[in-house]
Amino acid sequence: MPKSQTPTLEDVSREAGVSTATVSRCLNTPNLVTQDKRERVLAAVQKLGYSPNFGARALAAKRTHTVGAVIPTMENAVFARGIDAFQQELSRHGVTLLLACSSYRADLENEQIRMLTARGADGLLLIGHDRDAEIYRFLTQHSVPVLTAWVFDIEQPRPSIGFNNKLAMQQLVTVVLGLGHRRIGVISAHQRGNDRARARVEGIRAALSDKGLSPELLHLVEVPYGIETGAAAFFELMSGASPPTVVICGNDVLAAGALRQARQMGLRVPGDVSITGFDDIDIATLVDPALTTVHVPHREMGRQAARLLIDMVNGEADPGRTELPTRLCLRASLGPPPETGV
Amino acid sequence: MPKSQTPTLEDVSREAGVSTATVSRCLNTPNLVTQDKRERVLAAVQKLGYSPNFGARALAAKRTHTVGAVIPTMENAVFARGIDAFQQELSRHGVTLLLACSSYRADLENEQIRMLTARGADGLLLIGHDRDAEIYRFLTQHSVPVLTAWVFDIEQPRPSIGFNNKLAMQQLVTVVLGLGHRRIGVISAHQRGNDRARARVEGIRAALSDKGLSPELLHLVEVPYGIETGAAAFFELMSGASPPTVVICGNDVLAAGALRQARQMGLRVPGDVSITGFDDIDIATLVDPALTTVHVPHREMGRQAARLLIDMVNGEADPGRTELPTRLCLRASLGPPPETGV
DNA sequence: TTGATTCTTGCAAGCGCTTACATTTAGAAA
DNA sequence: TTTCTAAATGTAAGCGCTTGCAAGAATCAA
Repeated sequence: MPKSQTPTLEDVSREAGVSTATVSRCLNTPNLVTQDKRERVLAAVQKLGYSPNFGARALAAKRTHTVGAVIPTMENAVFARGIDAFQQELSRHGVTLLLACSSYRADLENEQIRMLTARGADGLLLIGHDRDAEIYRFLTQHSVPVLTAWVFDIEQPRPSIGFNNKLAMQQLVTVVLGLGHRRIGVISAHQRGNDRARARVEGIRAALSDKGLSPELLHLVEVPYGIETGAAAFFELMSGASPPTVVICGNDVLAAGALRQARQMGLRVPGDVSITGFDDIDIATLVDPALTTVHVPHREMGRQAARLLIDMVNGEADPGRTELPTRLCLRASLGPPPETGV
Repeated sequence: MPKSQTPTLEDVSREAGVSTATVSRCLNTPNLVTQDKRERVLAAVQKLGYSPNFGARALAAKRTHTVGAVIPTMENAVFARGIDAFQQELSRHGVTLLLACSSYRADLENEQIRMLTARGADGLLLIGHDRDAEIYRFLTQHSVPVLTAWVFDIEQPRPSIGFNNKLAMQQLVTVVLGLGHRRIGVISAHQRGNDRARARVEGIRAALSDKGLSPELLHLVEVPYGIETGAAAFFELMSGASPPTVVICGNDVLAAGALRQARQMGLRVPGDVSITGFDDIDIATLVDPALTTVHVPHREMGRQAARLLIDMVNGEADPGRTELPTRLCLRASLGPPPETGV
């Protein structure tokens, strides 16, 4: 008389007439088992509809085949896209994703990291390096491998995969300056706790200083991520005494907001003012004029991140830093500054 | 001499001078333990930096405090937004999200469902009802509670939360017909295996039949989700002998693609052709002209879905079907049909 | 003071699986 | 055939936690 509940390893072993050890080996290291036993076991597994108990497995093997990721929010298409690819690749390797969102809040992020660790995540994917030393200590103590994504920063020794935000922005702004722009508005995400945003602003500064221009030319506004906030920031920038001739945005969403606001204010883009973005997400080509921006291979990064993290979990050597290429996308939203005076 | 590894319940019990049972109770049912012991234990937990082993806990308690969700893709802003809210609400209740994406493939979805079940998900969130009977049998057998989201369908008895796709679309199209449109193009996601898409198309048909119009007036094209596919479909529709005066799109992304294509073909919207979307995601108001669409409360749905699923997992009664309201958003992309001949 | 009742607490039996080690079996060499 | 080696299998000891049960402590009524 079979037990009513879901079948266990023992049920399978009884059905197949072998020991539980053999069944376990069939499932985990099939090449250590002879053909005929393997077939008997597999048949029994089929017949009983057996599937191994996750908790027991994790407990005995000290591996969960699960990795965690903490991202700011899925509402940001950039992360949605990268994590989608990340998950697909993990899944291809039999690894499951535990996902948490921090809403750009450091305290929440710490909590999520601890939680994922407690849940037995074999490894963690985190965004950016900005984080309390304490939480890194915690992760080290629990010996959870961590891969940092979306950034490439030569000064950070941690394993990471991403792109050089600073350099990419620097290249973009160099083009902008080359067109003759000198009054420059910047709409950035909050830089505190966000090294991607910070690097992008640094890139702008670097481009200026390359040309021997003063960083005084910048008018910087920091706002939370969003279309509305981008629009509001644009309004603020353009309402000043001598409004900028170009507004550099830290990402495409802010730029889209700026663009919408420009339309509403009756400003022609790029006739009256140029606008640039960063990321090259879908909306960059949906808006009119299309956004000049920096293309970033988010999906590819997610995919590679999955492979790297799996290797790390499997105890392979520190993969170091991986840099992915970005590409300038020059589109209609950027033009020369309007003719002034004379 | 303490063991080098992460502390266990036993370490805590030793440190606090109580039994492991007491420690366990402190953590799970603190009101069964006296104040002073509780304090001693908590202090020991702090000191050792203890956090319970997930596998062991799952094994002993037969609960993982984890729920799974399978969505088609995170790249669809609609799901990204809903799941973001879902996860936040879960997290508020100490529940973790296991996330998987099916890429709109039924076989992959089945696989993911089995995998999440094997991982010990206490409950599952699935999108839409279209699914093999076999997989439902599997879920019943494993007694995993399932909540179906993004649909409200009176004919499906399963617990669900969503909106009436058919009715919402019917209302929209009724307005469209009221403007005088009679040649109607439809760009829909593939209907097979996607009851949301199917319901929306049914809504269009219903609106026609309400007015006593023949469904022959429809020219329907089915394409995969995406901007490019929407653009291509629009091109196809407008290249026919008598092109439609309005193109109804199954979602905003397809509509955005259509709009872009219209611009490229030199067609004025809504002067030459009207375009409508569905979902009211961000891009609806970013594009020019702004999209007439149906607003759907995705975040709210995600939040409520989390609460419902948690209740289900906790053994509360079948919550039945929950319907969320939608709202018509009439914007510039819809206008009367162009004057033709006389 | 005593017995009954209610709280606290500890003991110890699992939960279902993996894996080190022991044992058996098969195959190769002599 | 015998002996040695290697491969296949079984035995059983945990992995760290929860929880039923029972014992001990505390409270209360009589």
